[in-house]
Amino acid sequence: MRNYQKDANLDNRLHKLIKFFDIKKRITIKDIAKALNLTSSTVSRALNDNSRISEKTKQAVKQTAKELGYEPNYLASALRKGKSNLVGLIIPRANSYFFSSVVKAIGDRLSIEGYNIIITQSNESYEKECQNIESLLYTQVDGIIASLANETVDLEYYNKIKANGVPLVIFDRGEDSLNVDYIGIDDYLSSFKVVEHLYNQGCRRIAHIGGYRHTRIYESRVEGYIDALTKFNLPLEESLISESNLKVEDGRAIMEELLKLPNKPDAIYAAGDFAALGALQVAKENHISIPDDIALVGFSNEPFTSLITPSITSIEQHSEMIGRLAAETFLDRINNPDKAVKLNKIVLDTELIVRESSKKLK
Amino acid sequence: MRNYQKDANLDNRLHKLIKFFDIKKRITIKDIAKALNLTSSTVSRALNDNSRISEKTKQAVKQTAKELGYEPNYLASALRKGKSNLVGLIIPRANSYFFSSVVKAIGDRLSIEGYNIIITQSNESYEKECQNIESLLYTQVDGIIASLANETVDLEYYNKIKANGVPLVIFDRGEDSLNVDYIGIDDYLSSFKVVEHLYNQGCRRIAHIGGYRHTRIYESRVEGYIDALTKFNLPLEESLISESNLKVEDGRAIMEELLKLPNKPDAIYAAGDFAALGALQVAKENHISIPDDIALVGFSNEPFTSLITPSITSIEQHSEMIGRLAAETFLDRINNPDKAVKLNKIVLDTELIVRESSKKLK
DNA sequence: TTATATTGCGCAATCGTTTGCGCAATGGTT
DNA sequence: AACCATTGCGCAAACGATTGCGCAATATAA
Repeated sequence: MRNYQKDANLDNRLHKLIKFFDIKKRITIKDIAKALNLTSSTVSRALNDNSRISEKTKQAVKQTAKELGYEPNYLASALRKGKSNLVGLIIPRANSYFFSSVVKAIGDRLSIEGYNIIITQSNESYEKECQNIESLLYTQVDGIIASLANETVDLEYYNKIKANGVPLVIFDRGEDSLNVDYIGIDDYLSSFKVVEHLYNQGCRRIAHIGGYRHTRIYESRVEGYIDALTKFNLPLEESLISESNLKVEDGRAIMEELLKLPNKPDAIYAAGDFAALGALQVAKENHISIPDDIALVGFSNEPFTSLITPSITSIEQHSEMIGRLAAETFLDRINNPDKAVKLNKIVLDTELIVRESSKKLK
Repeated sequence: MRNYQKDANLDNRLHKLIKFFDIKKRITIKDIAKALNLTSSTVSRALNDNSRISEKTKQAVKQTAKELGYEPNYLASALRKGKSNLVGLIIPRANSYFFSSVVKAIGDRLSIEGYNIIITQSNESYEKECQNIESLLYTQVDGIIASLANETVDLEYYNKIKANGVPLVIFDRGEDSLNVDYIGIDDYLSSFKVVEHLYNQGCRRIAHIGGYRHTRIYESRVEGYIDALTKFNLPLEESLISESNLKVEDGRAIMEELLKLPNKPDAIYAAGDFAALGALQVAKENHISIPDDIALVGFSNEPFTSLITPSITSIEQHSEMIGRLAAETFLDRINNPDKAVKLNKIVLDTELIVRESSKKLK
């Protein structure tokens, strides 16, 4: 009796305190259970539409859940079920058109299935990328979708993901050596198409402003370029090929070198639009007409390529589709964990968008 | 004895099974505890550098943690501590320059403090925005940073966030009515500066291609425009003001209307760069010289504004700083939950970037 | 009518960490 | 020597939801 009195007193004071500080008590399934004289098991099953619960009880549970303002705690659920409904995303940076388009597509697709995405940026740093992987694994993500940093060569950390049984999907930048699902484009063929187009426009000395060849996609682009030159019997010269970060400044610097050549190129194919832009700027400054003196083609179909004058011919990578397919590849893995044998290697066709910068023939 | 025998047997078979399927057993603090003949309490404290644990024990714990390949489970920790180290982000869409820049900045800033960010997109839909809020709250995020969808007028859902005691920071698009921390720019003053600049360039009939005025930022821009006109004794005419979504097509359509006017404007100030671009396109098509016939100014300083010809004068919003400040405002709230009284309303200065499209005077 | 399914729900363990409290051993103070 | 403070660690209960198992009560079949 004494004890009861004390408890009631305590309860009373607690309530006053709660009211005073306007603390909103979290409503849990236990509260719903108490209100209906049930157990939390039943409430949980009712909310999850378990077949062993009567329709009547389900209604009652859902009703009072609403009345009490119940809000589920996904963390608790995730801990128990071993499934967080979170997908980790690792990208070099968020503020580029390509990556942000992919992010948008992945987000849109996965939100339909009830997943949220955690976005992390490597800023092209290998170290940061490793930190991101750890952080995502510790957060118990159900999968990771990643595009590798430029720096990343060692892939031990990515094996860690697989070792944890977490599905991994790589897009765009990725190594074949890594035995995982991959979504990308046919860089080799795209390059080939570019050169073919330039050849058809009458160009015979085609320079290539390339990315660093230790990255597979840029290596493939160089190979496509070289093979196409060979096919069309065009000169393949050291001085016409370069490697860089493909920024605007890089394009500018390389273009300046090219213009110093005794035997100037009549076309420039840059493996990135920003480098192409740099080249265009230098051409303009030197009163060299694009495309009449030199034709120009970029890569990625950045929005600005269609807006500037002259508009720049480029390669459309279908970034939104890459994102959607990456998301769906992950979903496929999650929904069929058994058929873990066959890898998905999706290589998308690209589209050559011909614009003013390479239209020599009207 | 019998029992023990049975258990050992079971254990044995389980181990074989594990080995067979190559299942990696999750290492928990319990395993570390068992290995060192400690309890999980001690292990937990040791890993968290609790002062009540001897240095010797800490070393031992950390050592075997590494040896066993221990990986913490943030979900469990979050559940117990009531802190997830996750921050929710709600933006209209990820693939715009402004928002992706903000995302990048927020991500970079918060990752330093050990937070991960969950990104959700409203796609300008009020309904989706509400779903996002719910989803984020259920995921137990420690805070939410949001920019409202165009559609969003009713803010009841945002009050739900505050009711849950979750810090909320709004940036860019937000209502004053909502009593929360806010980071944005001075839209009124920016508009004023634009008109002032155009006036100084000799323009006397200035049209405004505006956004929908039910969104505060666009309303403020209109007000700044009007007040500046008044100050400089310029004509304020219905026909010179419009409302739209500020897309390229909108800019085009409105420009065509403006060109039909008997008394054409000599300057156009668009509240968005894409609308400005549309106007520019139409002007070019009609052989109207920008800036000689009509001066043009946009808003947002999208990357393309500096790349096209003529380059477009615009307003730089410092998106990266907005992101950083939004992140820091959140951190401030989290670290000082007590001083919940004073709201942060940060209004950043913008910068008028004068380019070719509005340079009448050399 | 008896045997067997099915339905409806509760018990209690569990996911992996954290943390208030308690207890013993040691150290330091008068 | 008696007393208190500190140090080092364990006990056990949380956090909130899920789930295998078990036990009645009812429904169905034989």
